[in-house]
Amino acid sequence: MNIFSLDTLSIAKNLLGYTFIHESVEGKTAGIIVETEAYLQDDPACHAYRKKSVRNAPMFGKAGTIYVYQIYGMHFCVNISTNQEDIGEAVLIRALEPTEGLDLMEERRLKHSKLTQMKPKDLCSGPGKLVQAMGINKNMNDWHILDSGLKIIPPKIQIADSDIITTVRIGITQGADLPYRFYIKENKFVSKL
DNA sequence: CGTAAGATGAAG
DNA sequence: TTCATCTTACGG
Repeated sequence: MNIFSLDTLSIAKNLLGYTFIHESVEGKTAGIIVETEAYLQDDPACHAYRKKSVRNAPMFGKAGTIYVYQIYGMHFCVNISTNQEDIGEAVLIRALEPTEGLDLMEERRLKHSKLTQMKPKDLCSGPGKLVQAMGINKNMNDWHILDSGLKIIPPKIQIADSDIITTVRIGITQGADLPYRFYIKENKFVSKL
């Protein structure tokens, strides 16, 4: 059964453990999704809370549509749209545990900052970081994941419910008390505890 | 139009 | 804790 047939909160939770892959011309990078957040239609923190606009349109696309937006004038975040068309919901990918192409990830990350070295932990431990490391850009906005060079592969063994921590989301002021953030227990690659 | 806030990251 | 940096949403 397809993960995208579930409701948004279930998708956000079930996406933990999936491998996120980007095959680009520069090479392949991949990592395990260890942290996600859900953004729902009736949720004041959701970009699609009020109405459909040019910016949030991909959130209203069919499940699997990529939504890339710029934040704080300098960083980008990736989401995967969920639910049926015309429902503005999505899951934000917040952190990956890098598994493949670590050298390429580091090269990309260093190019975006003034640092000269980077630990594996700093490669993808945040929404803006993983976008850099994975070579994701605004061009991919509104593409469908099947046509984007991006892939998600289910884990061999589903992450146990007892290994999933649920908390409030990071960096928002509206809907700050909603428990829509999920991460893998004791995983050191999550952005924050 | 003018402007404030924003799903962040790095440095102090 | 502060700053860098800029698009978008929203009020006037």
